[in-house]
Amino acid sequence: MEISSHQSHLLEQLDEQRRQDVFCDCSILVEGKVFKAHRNVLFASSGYFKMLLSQNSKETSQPTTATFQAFSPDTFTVILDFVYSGKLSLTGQNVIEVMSAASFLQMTDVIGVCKTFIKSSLDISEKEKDRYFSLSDKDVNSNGTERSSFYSGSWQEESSSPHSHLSPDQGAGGVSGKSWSKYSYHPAPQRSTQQPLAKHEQRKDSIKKAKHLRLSQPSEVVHFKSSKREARMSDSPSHGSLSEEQAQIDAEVDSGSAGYQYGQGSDVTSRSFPDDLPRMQFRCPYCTHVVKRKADLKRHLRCHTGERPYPCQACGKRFSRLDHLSSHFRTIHQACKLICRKCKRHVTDLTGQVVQEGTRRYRLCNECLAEVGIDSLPIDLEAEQRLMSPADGDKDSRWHLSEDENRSYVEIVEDGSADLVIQQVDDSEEEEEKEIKPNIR
DNA sequence: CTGGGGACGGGGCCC
DNA sequence: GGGGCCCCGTCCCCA
Repeated sequence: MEISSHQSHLLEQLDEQRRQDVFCDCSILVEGKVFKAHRNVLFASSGYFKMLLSQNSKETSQPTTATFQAFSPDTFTVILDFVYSGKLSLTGQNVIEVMSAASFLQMTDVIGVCKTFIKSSLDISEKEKDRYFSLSDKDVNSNGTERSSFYSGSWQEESSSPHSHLSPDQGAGGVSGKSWSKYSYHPAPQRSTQQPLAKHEQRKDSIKKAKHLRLSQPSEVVHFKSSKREARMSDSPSHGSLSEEQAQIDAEVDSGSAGYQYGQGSDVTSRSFPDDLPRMQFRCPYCTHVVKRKADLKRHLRCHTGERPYPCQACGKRFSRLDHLSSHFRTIHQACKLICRKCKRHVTDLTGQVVQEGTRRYRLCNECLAEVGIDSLPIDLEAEQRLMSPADGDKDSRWHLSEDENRSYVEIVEDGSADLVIQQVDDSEEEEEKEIKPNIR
């Protein structure tokens, strides 16, 4: 005999207890705001809390406190409401931050829903249906990847696992949450400054955050409409053009049915903008950006989703665009610039040499080379090139690694047809930090 | 404080 | 239509 409503009723009771602060044995501090919750529920819902509470399991008599600065209280409210209700209140404005928070908290199902939300918003045929999303009450345990999710809307759950840049970092067990993976999609305050790219990624996140604040507001926002609106207004960038865009968005939101429609974000538009814009344009669903080609929109959307499908085979850094990866590879790893890095003079193969320092390569003129000494020795690119690809002499310097170094690089030098191996990877594979010794010989 | 370097987004063009 | 390449502008870090 099974009573189907038992689970939902139980969850409702727990939610009621949470809201009345009954039996709450865990406090979560998010940017100064305190959330009360039950350890058992958090443990069952979040990989992060599971790890955290496991470590504190011996002190069950003491209430547990966790502090977050990685996301806003509003975002955590969405997360916590989902934990206690199975319903995830996503909007075009909060989806990125919710996804980021879910990534931090290792809530796989929430990440999946956010991804689907974003992808669906790009799908013209689904656009009018994505105003509100909720997981069924049957799927409270968002930490269990083996369980399928059910949506109240017309969505189909993706069977694929979340991409790694959205997947929870395995080391995010600390309360302070400082161990984010290098190329993960994560909020800025969680970055570790020990990582070489952390600072840059952080500022990119700040840029992203600013852009996210400009995400279009669905006309049927379910939660946090006023607060988000205020946040948008208060956090609006001081930059003039952004303010103008914001004003435009606000005007469009306020104009109701005739204004900006979230669901038609990526649609081809020929009428929505009153400006003298040409016909056949593609509008970004998350900002006011308009492009002429669908491919350009696809490219542009990566700056909203944080997707970086192009990893550098030499240093592991990931890029959102292939041409940026190519540029990075040429600049950093191929020493394509015929300029002495020290004295800035123009050098040729006769007047200078390519120097390898770790994974980086650059050129030094012979004079500066003599001053440098043995710390970085020149590379005979010509000999190297002849050695590695005798039939392909018209290429520039090759990426070269000794056999002692990481084997994954070997495939690069084995491929004589190209300097840079373009490998569009599934983000589910985690890149490991590779330390490469300077090429001293 | 300033200039250089690198990353990155946007746009245009070619294939 | 999409991918690749190039150029430009902007931002930020760092010396």
